[in-house]
Amino acid sequence: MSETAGLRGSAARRNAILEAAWQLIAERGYHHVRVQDVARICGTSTGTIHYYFPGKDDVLQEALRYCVDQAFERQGAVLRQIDNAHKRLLALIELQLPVGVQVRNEWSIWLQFWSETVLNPALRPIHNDFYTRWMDAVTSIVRRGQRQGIYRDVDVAAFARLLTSATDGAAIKILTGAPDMTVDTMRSLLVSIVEKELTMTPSVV
Amino acid sequence: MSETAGLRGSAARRNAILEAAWQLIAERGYHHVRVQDVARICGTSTGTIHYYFPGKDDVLQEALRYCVDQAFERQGAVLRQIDNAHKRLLALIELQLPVGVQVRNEWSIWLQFWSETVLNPALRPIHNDFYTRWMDAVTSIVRRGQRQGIYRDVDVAAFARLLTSATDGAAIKILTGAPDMTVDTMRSLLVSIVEKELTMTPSVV
DNA sequence: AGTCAATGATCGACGCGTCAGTCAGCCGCG
DNA sequence: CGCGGCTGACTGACGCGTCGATCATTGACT
Repeated sequence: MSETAGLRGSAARRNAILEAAWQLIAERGYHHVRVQDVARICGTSTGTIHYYFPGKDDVLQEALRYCVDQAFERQGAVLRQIDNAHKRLLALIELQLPVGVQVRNEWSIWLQFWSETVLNPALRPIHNDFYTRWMDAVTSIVRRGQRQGIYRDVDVAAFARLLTSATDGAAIKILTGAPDMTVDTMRSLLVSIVEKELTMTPSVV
Repeated sequence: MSETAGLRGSAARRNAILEAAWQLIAERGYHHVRVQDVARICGTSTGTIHYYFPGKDDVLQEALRYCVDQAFERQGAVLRQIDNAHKRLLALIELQLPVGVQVRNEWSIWLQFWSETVLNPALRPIHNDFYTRWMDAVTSIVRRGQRQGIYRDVDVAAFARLLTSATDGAAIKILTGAPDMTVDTMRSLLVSIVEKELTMTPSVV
């Protein structure tokens, strides 16, 4: 018996397909990915792709999930080891800066997922699932900071909305190559939001 | 002689094509728009579309420009009539809230344009052109407010980065149907940024 | 151990729908 | 008649999904 029910073939090959798929989506864009391309990268055939997934859209949708789950898990593993809430929040910000191919590709996926979700409301539940996980991560860190007595007693949800909105907005500017936004600028933008809103002594300049 | 050189056919029909094209892009997404669809809405044929534009991509790219130019012009017309810088900035925020089909569709275009720009660096100049116009609009209003003595002497560029990032981020949440962001929430988020950063007396709660 | 199905996994060529772009000709007006 | 504007049937490419064939592995039975 296979451990997970209803999945044909080997889990290793299945993951290889998803891995190849999301990388391709990130680099070329959802609509420019060919089943043939995924197959070529995996060193397999188009027939095999369809053996594991009913259709192209299924491959790509599962690839999205795969990518997001991976990213969350990676972040979680790092953040759990940091006890101080403020340091943990700064670490979260750091992990989300689009530096390196991996994180940039993940942001590329996000941008595309937004567009697709706007046009196809059927994707909203999936999107909201991911999004809620992110919001929860932020709010739980802030509450921890409040319990630790290092953060002010602000409206946690409102703060999370601000921080996540600014994060998305800043990431867009970097990814699209806006001239006035760099990774350093993004970091200081987000850190200063944290300081202004949460820190006990509003940074005296 | 036609007023603008090198353009075949009537300007009216040309605009009708662009108008139909950008609406379709906003509603269905760039990659789901068929030349046939644009033609049908204009009450014309696919041949005519290709009579006015060399290829599909040219139609869609020009449609994007058309949409953005229109939006800027509409905003400018309203904003120029408001003398007080603070009221003008609030009006700009109001005009950018995704209420109504028109503005929602314009945001839909933006989201798609971001994705496409990330994947295809050739679009960056066009994107940056639009983006710079928006940044300039914000910075000039803030400087006006500083001259009028109603805004503090903050780093104008940094403020513009913050406000525009938050605007983009909030709009994404609304368009994608995130549960915790409504038009009202977005307005208060942006207005409170303006108050906290620019207003002389940091709102005493 | 050796034989032999049976089942699972993989391959790759082909069918068929879709769609951008073309082209030969039509229409109406000056 | 001549020309600018327009038509829409047609073509050719492209890419998804299918399907019969092939290879590998397993496990039952002798």
